[in-house]
Amino acid sequence: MGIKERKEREQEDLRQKILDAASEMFAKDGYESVSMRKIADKIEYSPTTIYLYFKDKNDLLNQICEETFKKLIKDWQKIENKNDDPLTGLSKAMNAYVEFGLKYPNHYEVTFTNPLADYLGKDEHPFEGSMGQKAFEHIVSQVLKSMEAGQIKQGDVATISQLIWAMGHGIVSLLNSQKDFPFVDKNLLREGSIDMIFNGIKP
Amino acid sequence: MGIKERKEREQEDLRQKILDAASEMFAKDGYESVSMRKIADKIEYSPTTIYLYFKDKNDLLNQICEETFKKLIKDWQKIENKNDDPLTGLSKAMNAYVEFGLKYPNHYEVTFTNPLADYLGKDEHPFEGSMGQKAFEHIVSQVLKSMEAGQIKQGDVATISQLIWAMGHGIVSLLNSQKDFPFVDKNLLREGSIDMIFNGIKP
DNA sequence: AGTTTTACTTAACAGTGTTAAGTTTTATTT
DNA sequence: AAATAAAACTTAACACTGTTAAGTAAAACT
Repeated sequence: MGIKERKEREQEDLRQKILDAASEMFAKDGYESVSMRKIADKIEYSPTTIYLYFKDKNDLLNQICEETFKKLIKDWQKIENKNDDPLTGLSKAMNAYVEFGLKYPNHYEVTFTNPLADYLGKDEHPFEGSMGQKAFEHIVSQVLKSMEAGQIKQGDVATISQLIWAMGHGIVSLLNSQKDFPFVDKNLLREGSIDMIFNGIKP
Repeated sequence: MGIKERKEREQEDLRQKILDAASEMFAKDGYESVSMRKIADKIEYSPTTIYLYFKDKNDLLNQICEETFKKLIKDWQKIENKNDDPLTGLSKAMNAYVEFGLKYPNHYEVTFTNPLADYLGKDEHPFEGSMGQKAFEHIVSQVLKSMEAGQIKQGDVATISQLIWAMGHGIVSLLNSQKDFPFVDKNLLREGSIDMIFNGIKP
């Protein structure tokens, strides 16, 4: 019974082909500028075929984001495996986060600065169980370890983690969206933000 | 020759009528969800009339944002007139910024987290001369004063100002866009962010 | 009263996401 | 091998979008 297996393989191939095409186009031109018809053109299928593999355009985007965030988590796991002290690990993770956000600006944008209207009136909770959640939990565990090691001052782990996230997100979001603002050097901001955070929470 | 004056007044009235209707609708439902036809319906004119007063939908939005940001600047001027010491003034300004961003989430979003694709390939510099720029310059001057007063450590004023902005923006942007994330109390985050910044830059 | 200017509208274009219905291809059964 | 059933994919259409060119009605000026 190899036919079923082959069919599943072919389906998965096409699914991935759609994801790859869409991912490339979203990253290049942004979510709004890429239409389902353009994606269909690229993969040489009719537009409706995409709907056999993805619920709608937003679902397609979400699945791309999940894939993209797996990369961030992978980066972070590499860092964790180096077994630095907790605070160094946290610092490196923050660095990687900002670099990640600047490397995939469109994916970052659609995941972390979703148009508000998308969720108005819906009672879904797309964050729960998502890669984004998994990523955030990584920060939480690093903060907890740093606190237990006495490297940062005692306090509410959730609050501190969220503040760290906000700082990183602020840098990424501003640099990515305010293209015409005369920012100082990116690296200066990235390093400065980490300095500011860690000066702010040292014991 | 009062006819010309009356006509100008009528034009300005209609312009404001459009701005008011659009502003209300954008704030309520978000930019993407509000179409030119819906705005036209509301003011009981044909859709094309709007184009006699505004270049396009984005221009309409930008002018609304300018109006909205005037309110922030007003808030900040009130604070400045209280003549606190510079650091207290800066702290209050940050507070007002975050509160402002949470009060006008849709206006904030479209101004500060503009879709990237909008600016790809354009060589406009909409920030220059905008209310947003004026607002940022307020922060810069407060940072400078605080530094001169020895209330924060010496350093690059632009960098520090941008980091402060990034922190504030991070809080606002996350709270506004990640509706499903279990944030700690808003006020805790707002106050925590200010604490973190000022601990991070004290002398 | 006739002409020009201003203010506004109608109709249309080219595009969007999405769905229902139809067709072609593939696999299973007789 | 031919008929049937199922899967994969496409065509055509709906209801919308921002925007523009062309046309009309109202107001102002001569």
